[in-house]
Formats: sequence, structure tokens, C-alpha cells
Amino acid sequence: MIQVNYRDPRPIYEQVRDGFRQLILSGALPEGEKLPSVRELAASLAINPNTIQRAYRELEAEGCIDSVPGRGSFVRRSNAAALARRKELTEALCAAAQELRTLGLSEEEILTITKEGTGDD
Amino acid sequence: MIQVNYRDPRPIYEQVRDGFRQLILSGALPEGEKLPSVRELAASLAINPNTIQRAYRELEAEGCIDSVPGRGSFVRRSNAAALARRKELTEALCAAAQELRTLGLSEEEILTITKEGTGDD
Amino acid sequence: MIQVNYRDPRPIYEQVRDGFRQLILSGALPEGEKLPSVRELAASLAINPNTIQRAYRELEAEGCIDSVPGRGSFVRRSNAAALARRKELTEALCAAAQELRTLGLSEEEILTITKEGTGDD
Amino acid sequence: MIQVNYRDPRPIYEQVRDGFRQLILSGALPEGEKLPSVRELAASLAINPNTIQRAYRELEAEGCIDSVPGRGSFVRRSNAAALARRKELTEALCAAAQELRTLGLSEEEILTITKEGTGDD
DNA sequence: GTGGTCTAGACCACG
DNA sequence: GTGGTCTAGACCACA
Repeated sequence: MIQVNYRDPRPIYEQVRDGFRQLILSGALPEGEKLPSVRELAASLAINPNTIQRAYRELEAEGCIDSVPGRGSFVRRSNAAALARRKELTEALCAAAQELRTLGLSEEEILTITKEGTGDD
Repeated sequence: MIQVNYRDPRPIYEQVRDGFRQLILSGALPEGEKLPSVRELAASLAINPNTIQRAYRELEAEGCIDSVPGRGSFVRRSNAAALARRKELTEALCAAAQELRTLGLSEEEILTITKEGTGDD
Repeated sequence: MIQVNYRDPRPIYEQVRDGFRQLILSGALPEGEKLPSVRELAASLAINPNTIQRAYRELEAEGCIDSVPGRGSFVRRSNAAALARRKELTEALCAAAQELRTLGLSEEEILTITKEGTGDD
Repeated sequence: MIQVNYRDPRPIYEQVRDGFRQLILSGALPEGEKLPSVRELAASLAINPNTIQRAYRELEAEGCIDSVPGRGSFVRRSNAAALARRKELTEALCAAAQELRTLGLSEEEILTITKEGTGDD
């Protein structure tokens, strides 16, 4: 369901957080779905429960999940979270495209890169 | 010439390094141009000289500059550096575009975002 | 009659307890009125009966209800409970007003906020 | 500078966080002021550094401070943070006033309570 | 020196 | 069982 990669320079809690965020915002995890419990996921990933809890805490702060003490954590899929993420990605995409232009790539080349992975190629 | 921003989550040495790389690869700094000395730049940015030195060291490792002990650091503009940077940006752009697709944006919307800042709009 | 909200950071038993206290102290539930049985309410709210029982237990300790084993729980509306609640709210109101003052709000602005919802506006 | 109270039911990290937020938003700590280092404050309060760090992390997320690895944490006093806090307090004040009304207090009595601590009494 | 991540393990409140 | 707080202590990257 979620994978962590020790070679990835990103901290583990970010990998877990971003992994779930992606699953939630893309709709792969439906609204109301129960996430694995902190201890359960920690055990299955061989990671300290505190690390998982931090990921869940941040997802809750972002509005992606509800954590209910004694019951578990559940997908919320709020619009605000999706919009915030969309804004982040839009800015990252713009910045990358801009810098590629300064490297001398043509508009056409950049659009081709953007389409990679579409199946259009 | 270079600016550092404490609110930026990136470490300062990365901000300095990336700032110079951008100036060099985009051609804003011509081949052979002398960079400010470590002490000079450290003083003008009110930053620890070690931090500047690390930025320069990494730029040299990337092939963006040549550091000549006793004389200073000079722009090299190698092809290898440009290609490496281009690969990084290409991957970032693809990843952002892919995730925007999972958020439900159409191909058209994504291309429009990519074109932002072109002057085409 | 009572609603629980999983997004509310307050534990469920507090939501139930506070909900009934509000209904009782405001007079919405008349003296002597029978409350739903623990099992009944637990079923209708899809909540663990232990949770309801804890809410009732605390309401009894506060003097808001009488629980008669085998017969049920009944509204008591004691003066002591009202006074205790009034003290709590008074302190909360004072604290909020004080902090708003430190944020630079004028006395007038604070009084206006206090009156919101009065129908005076 | 900051005090923690073990009798307070609020977690320690919230007491620390809220204490600094109050000092910052009220202007008691001027913009750019350096906060005590995580370890320093932890030692002086006899609290685990992790607990302090969590408080600082949340203050940074709120936009109240900037934490710069290797340099320290500094007051930011953003407008957004002040507005968010003001909104929280406004809602708390309204809710308390409303419930006091249901307890039968007159508008006059409530306004008197609100003014407590003004020196107007 | 600084902030930040992670682990291991205890303890609590809630359901 | 659940989430949440806290401690103790190690380790890393940065300045």
C-alpha cells in the first residue's frame, strides 16, 4: 500500500505522508476508508510508530484524514487539501518549465517533455 | 548578484550553488568570468564563509566552475553540467505533470500551466 | 437530540455530555424528563455504550441528572451545575477578550463581537 | 520567558507553543528576535528537547517563526498568523457569550464580564 | 553550536 | 484495540 525507500533523501515520514496524500487525492482511497493503524503500519513497514504518527498528524493538519483517538484514522478528501496540492504542483511545474527555457529548450521540446507518460508518444 | 532567503527551506549553500548554476547555465555569466571571492561574497551576504566555500566546491564538482587556488573561481560552462541539470528538470516536470493528471486535470489544462510565463497568453 | 462529530477534536463522551448539559441548563429538557437509555442512545448514534455511560456518569457527578438503576436517567437541573458551568464560561470569555486586547483590538470591537448573534445588529 | 504547568491538562508542547505565540503576536517579542535554542530552552524548563522542537515546528507551520537549521529560530510575526488567531478567539468568545445567554444571563451582565480586567470597573 | 529525523519504549485517554 | 504525548538518547546536516 505504501513503500518507503531508505535511499530516498526525503525523510521517511514525508514519504509516508506524500504516499497517502497521493492515494487519497487521486481517489484511490475512497472517502471514509480506514487507514492502517499507526502500530500496524509501523510493524508492516518495520518503522518506528512515532514516525508513522507524525505522517498521520501532518495529513490530519492538511485536512486529508481524520484521526479519532480510540477509533482510527479515516480518509477525508477535502477540497481544500486538493486545491493546496494542486497549487504546489502548478508552481513546481512552472518553475521547471521556466528554467528549461533559460537552458535554451524550445517551447515545443518542453511541451513534449510535459506529455511524456501520456501514451501520446 | 545572488540572494539568500532564510524562509526558504533549502539550506543556504544550496541557494548559493543553485543561484550561480542558473546564472552560468543560462549564459548570464559568460565563460571565463571571475566569481566573487569566498570571503568577499560571504561578507556581502553576511554568511559564514564555510557556506560559500561549500557552494563553490559543489559547483566545481559539477563542472560549472574552475577554482584556481590563489587566483579565484571562474565560469566554465561545460556541456555535462547543462545536461545533468536538464535531466533533473525534465524529471521534475514530468513528475509534476503526472501528479496533476491524477488530480483530474486535463492534458489541455496542464499544457496551459506549462506555457504560463511565456508571453503566449 | 444529540449529535456527535468525528472531526471535533473533543472526545465523543465530552460531546455527548456537553450536549445534554446544554439542553438541560438552557431549559430545553424540563426537570424530571427521562433521558434515552444508554443502550438506546448508543444504538442510535452508532457509538460504544461505554462512551454513553461515561457521559451520563459525569452528568450525574455534576448534578445535572439522576440515574436510577433499573429505571433510567432523569433531568435534575440543579443550581450548582448551572453555577459551575457559568463560572467556566465566564472564565473562557474573559480569557478570549483579554487576548484579543493584546492583539490590538479596541474595547468597542470586542463588545461588538460579543454582541454578534444577538439580533442587535 | 515561558512557563509550563504540569497540572494544566494541555500537553506541554501546546503550552510552550501558545506561550510563544502570545508573546509574538502581542508584540512582546519583536520581529527578527532570536528564540532560545531547542536544547537551551529544554534544559532551562527541564523538558525533553523533542517536546520543545514540536512546539517550534508548529509555530513555524503557523508562520509565527522561521527555524533555520544551523542558525536558530527567529520571530516572524506574519499577518496571516495574527488573523488566524484572531478568528479563533472571536469564535471562542462568541460561543461562550451565546451559551451564557442560554443560561439566562442578560446582555448587560455578559458585557460586564467581557469588560473584566479592563480597569473600567 | 544549530535545527531535524529517527528509534525504543513508557504511559495515558478513549472506545 | 485506537491515537496521542513524552522521554532518553543517537545520529545527521548545516553554519
